[in-house]
Amino acid sequence: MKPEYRRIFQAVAAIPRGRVASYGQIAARAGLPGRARMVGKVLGYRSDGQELPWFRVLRADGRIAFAPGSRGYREQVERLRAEGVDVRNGRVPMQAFGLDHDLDRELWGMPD
DNA sequence: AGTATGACATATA
DNA sequence: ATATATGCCATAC
Repeated sequence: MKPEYRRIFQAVAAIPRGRVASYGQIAARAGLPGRARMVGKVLGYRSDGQELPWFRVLRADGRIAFAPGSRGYREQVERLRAEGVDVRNGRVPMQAFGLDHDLDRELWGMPD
């Protein structure tokens, strides 16, 4: 297993429950700036056994990366909604569920 | 070795 | 909102 892949898995696993991140953010966090595509690749390599919150990874604009109606798409929507993430028309408001917002919330000390 | 294809991103138009 | 244009790079042919 390549070390980059491990870091990617680690970065994905670090996404808190009920929140989401973009492929680019994960890549950057894994020390691979500009290599967002690789993140998608690696997520595809995941073996079904391991527990990985792959569904918390979206495109930069908040849209689900899978084709609408596809199996992966439906599962992702389902799983996200199951933990309180608002998914409308295949899209999630990153402004509300993204990672940077957490820091803001910490600093401003205000609830959702 | 060369081309094509992605669970992508950013910049323009 | 749609549409190109680049950059990116692991895999598959």
